[in-house]
Amino acid sequence: MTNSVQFTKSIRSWMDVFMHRSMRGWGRYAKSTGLSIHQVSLMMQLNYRGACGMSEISERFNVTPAAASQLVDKLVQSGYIQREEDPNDRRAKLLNLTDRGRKLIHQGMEERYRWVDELTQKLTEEERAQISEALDIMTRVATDLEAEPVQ
Amino acid sequence: MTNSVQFTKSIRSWMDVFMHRSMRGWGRYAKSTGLSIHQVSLMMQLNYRGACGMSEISERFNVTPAAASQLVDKLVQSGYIQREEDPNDRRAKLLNLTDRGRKLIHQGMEERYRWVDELTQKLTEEERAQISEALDIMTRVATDLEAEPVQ
DNA sequence: ATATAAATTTAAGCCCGCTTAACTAAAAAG
DNA sequence: CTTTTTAGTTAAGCGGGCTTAAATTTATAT
Repeated sequence: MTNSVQFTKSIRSWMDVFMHRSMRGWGRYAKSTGLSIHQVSLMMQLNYRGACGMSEISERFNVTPAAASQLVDKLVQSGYIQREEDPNDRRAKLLNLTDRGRKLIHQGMEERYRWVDELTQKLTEEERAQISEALDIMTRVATDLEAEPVQ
Repeated sequence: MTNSVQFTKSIRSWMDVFMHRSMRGWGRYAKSTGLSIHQVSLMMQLNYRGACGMSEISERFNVTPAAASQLVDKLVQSGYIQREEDPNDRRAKLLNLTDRGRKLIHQGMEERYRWVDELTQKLTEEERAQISEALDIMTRVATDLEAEPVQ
């Protein structure tokens, strides 16, 4: 029991530091691309989850289909994503990152990784091994959690 | 060397999962409060770093002083933050969270913590202990890193 | 076959946040 | 003590993103 409390404390402290830092970097990055937050988020989601349709966009971002359409339009015009007909339903569209889009978001990720690389350098070999193991466990559990529940 | 590569891989995987999840939650929360992203960010920074002046706001968010003033205005009118004269410089203002504001952002944090609590329940006692230790190391190093460098 | 529903787009208009410009007040510099 | 610089506010106007409303095309239901 007390172990669980300690754990909660540790992870919350880490979240606070990590979030605080990441959010700053992320906001700056979004601004540097000249794209809106939703546009960057959309591209990240395409990268993370793969292709999706228009209606999914409007649900995820909680905007009207019209707004989603306009959002996507600009990314298509900038050559970051590609909008093609869904072969299974010709009313629907399938959105995908282009090479250009993929490159852009990977750059953004690199930027965020940089901070962590600095962190890495401050650790001893033993600490790295220990943390690496710990994070792998968390990633596995988190991924499972993401997959299983309906919501 | 190879150990460092493994570490980098582990932490990046974790970041991806964590960021993806956190960003969603954070965006929803910001929307649910009816406040803009900048407004929520501002309150979080006040909570995290403590009081600050107007000019700091406009620098951090990269907006004009005019914009900062308007941003703050709405939060003051909603009773989330308090704007008082700086006793050391009567031109300047000191911004602080009110109890109401503090409560709001703590609620938001709780919401984000909830996911992690789910995670916690999926872990064994040993795993928790191990992860807890690992995260404490990272938090310490990250905090040091935040403090020392000029930029 | 016809009617209805679903997926998306286009156009018009609104709102909100940002900027520029002009202003007030206090501190620092000369 | 005047001048300049610094901190912040106020007002007017612009632009971007979102919404509603209407149209288009394809799928589904009766």
